[in-house]
Amino acid sequence: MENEKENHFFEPHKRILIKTPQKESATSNSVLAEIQPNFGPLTTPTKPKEISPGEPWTPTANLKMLISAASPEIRNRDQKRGLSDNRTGILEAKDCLHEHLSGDEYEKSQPSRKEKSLGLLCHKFLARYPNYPNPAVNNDICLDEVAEELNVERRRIYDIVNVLESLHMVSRLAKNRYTWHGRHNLNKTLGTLKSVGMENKYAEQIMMIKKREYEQEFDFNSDKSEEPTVKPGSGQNGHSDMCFVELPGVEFRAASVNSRKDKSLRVMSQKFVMLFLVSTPQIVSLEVAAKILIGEDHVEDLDKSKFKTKIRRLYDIANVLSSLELIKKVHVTEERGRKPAFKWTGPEICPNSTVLSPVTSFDSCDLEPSHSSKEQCAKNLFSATGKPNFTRHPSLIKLVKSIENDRRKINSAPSSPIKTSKAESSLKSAPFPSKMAQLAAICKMQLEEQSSELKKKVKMQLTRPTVHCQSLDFIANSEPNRSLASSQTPSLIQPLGVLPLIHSPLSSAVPVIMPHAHSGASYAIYLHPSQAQTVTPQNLNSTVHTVPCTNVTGIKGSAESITKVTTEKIANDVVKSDVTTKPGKALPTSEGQISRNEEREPTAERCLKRQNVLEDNSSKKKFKEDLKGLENVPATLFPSGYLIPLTQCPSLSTESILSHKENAGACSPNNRIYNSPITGVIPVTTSDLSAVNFPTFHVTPLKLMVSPTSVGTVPVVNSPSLPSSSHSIPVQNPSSAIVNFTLQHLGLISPGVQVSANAGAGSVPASPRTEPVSAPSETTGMQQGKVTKHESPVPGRGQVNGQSITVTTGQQPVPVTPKGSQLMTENFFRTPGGPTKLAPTCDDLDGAHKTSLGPLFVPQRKLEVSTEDVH
DNA sequence: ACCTCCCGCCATGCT
DNA sequence: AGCATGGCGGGAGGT
Repeated sequence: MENEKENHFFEPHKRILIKTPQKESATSNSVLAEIQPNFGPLTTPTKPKEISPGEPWTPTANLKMLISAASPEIRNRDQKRGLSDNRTGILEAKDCLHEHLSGDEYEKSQPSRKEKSLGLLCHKFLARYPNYPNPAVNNDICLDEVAEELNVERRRIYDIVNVLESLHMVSRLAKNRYTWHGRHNLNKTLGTLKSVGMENKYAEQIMMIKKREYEQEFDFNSDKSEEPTVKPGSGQNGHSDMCFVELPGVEFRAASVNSRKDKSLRVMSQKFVMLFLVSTPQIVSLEVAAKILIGEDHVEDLDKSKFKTKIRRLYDIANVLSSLELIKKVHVTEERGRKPAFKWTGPEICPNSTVLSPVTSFDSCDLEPSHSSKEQCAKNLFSATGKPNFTRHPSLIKLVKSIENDRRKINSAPSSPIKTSKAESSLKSAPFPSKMAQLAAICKMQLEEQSSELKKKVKMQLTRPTVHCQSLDFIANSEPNRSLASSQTPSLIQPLGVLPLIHSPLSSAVPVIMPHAHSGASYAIYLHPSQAQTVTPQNLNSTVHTVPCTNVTGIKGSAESITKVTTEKIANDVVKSDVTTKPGKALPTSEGQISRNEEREPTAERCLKRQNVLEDNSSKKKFKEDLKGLENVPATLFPSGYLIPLTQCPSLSTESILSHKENAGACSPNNRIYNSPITGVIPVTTSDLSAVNFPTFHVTPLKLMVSPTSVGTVPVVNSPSLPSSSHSIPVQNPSSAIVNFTLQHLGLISPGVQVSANAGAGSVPASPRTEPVSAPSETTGMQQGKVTKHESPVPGRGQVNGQSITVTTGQQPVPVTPKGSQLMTENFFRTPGGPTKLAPTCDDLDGAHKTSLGPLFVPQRKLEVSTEDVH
């Protein structure tokens, strides 16, 4: 049934393809697409090509619209082609950039492998859904649809979905259909996996392998033996092949699924994750992972081919996990040399799933993970529980309603054409996120295009670089969130060409609540964990930003940026280029610092990383060092905190997401994604702002997390928000605007900042991420907070604009939320990450923040951030 | 030359 | 039989 429905909905346009997924070359696509009008059989055609020009509803359509709105160029192209694939559009856009091309020619050429990478695809995929979807809504995912929209073979979607499924971020409903759970269950799942991993003694196995390696070189053969000591299976074992670990409400429903449940990709993914969770450094090399995974299966086989295959699969999994920001690629330098490895950048998890977050607990479900692996293993196929899955707290429901309302408002807005995706249609709230995502995607595309152009230009001229950087930053920052709100970000980033990912995550910001002096409204401030740690009150000063309510998104991710940077060349490069240009103005100084600070990973992570870090590039180290230095420096600011108006936020994340739509629709820079629904439009916020101080926007947000590189971007500004601004630079403009927008939303950038103009725009980023869900309890405060913005550097007042903000007070944090018990550190971790965590964190944080914050507010610096280029 | 990992053939198993 | 899934590994792009 469902399928049918789905098909109906979507398919109309989509269905073109024929069943065979096979290749499509991108190039060909366009052509085909045009041609194909059709519908294909419902079944799955894989190929994507979308065409459907018409349909408004599909996300694609929305994207198209957005894109077109955003960039006329693209539109033109499409027209020319007649196509409209989203994807294609994007790609094309790139081409266009190159332009020159008449198009076709170029088009074909384009999509480079990277553009087709699983990581990028995953980003796109994730961008379509909110990190913390409203349970109330229907969050169905139609694989065919997604494949079409993303213009990829269905096969690729399976790769993504399988990994997501292993984390219980999605669950299969039926053929072709999955339900998106987002990160609600993530912490729980991770906790469970950690428990299972512990049972299996993976840590020991890892150690053994390493030991052996060191001692000997590798002999794979020998490796196998590894187990001797450990025995993996001990625990329940069975594991070896262990069964797929399931969570109670998340079991696979579809029978079919069951059959292959234990098959590799899912199980491999879980095992791979377990390795990270169990190992101390949390850095796992592919080689070790492959050995362990093979070992379980059979110890022996050394086959090289088998090993190679395993590695290949691990790359696939790693790409998805990277997109989720759970891991990051690094290189471990061992005696032998550098080996590819991945570092866990996800939330710290307690062994039992339970631990983590209280929040989580509820969110997800009821269940608690059983830890016994056996149980887990037991496939709960039966679980019949209807969908036990996510039952949500009443509060959530309320949120949903509010969101919906917002949505309506938004929808009504002219700007957004948005179509809802099928899912949306089906669901209510869900759509927003997707829209957001779409928007993000669009932005990305635009950015990409622009970026490409920009890059060129930039090289030539430095001026605008910022944008790009920002985008990166965002990404970095946001990404972590991505799931949350951010999916967008990622997308944005991508455009850069960069990497997709970034992870960063975590950055969680710690929320602190403060009373707002002016408005009286209280705000929560989110600090980055990292910052928090590092930051002393003094630091805080610099960092804190106030934000108007709506959404806060956070910052996140900063820490990683560094690593990423180092690690990821691409990103770096891109960034660098951009950064370099950065206008000076803006935040130059601080930025770098900030970025560094931001970089910090969530504190916890950082610590770990530092300890562990084996690898890393010197560059990283350098950065870190730099950062450290910076951190210390009082002057610097970090934009770590966000202020969130408590008042507004009630709805929270979802709302924010919703708001997105609007923005998105607009395309205008401002628009973007994140806005809170309410604020939705940023401008709107003014009221809020006013309260906040925002008014002008000048406030710059803090940036926070920006990676150093990104920092540079900061300056971006240009106009981010402003529409007008967009204009400023022609080429970039749109993109820049978008970027700014995004950034702003994300909080990375302050609107005011530099930008030129207007700050007004002010959009605040909302962070979708916030997860409403989790928090019911906590929540409120926190969530609300999300919104924040950062301001720039200045704490208090500062900022240049004066926005100053509320921060000042800081002091009193208002009680709202926070309980504060915990340390910040933890909180810091990832706020973003898990909703669950967040909530708690927030509370905790608050307390902490308060303290810290108080001081924080003070700071004043502007942000300087920007610049820095950093390196 | 090595690292990544895309691509898509084709097996598997549900419908 | 047809189709959805997804294992698997050739081989190409990137560096």
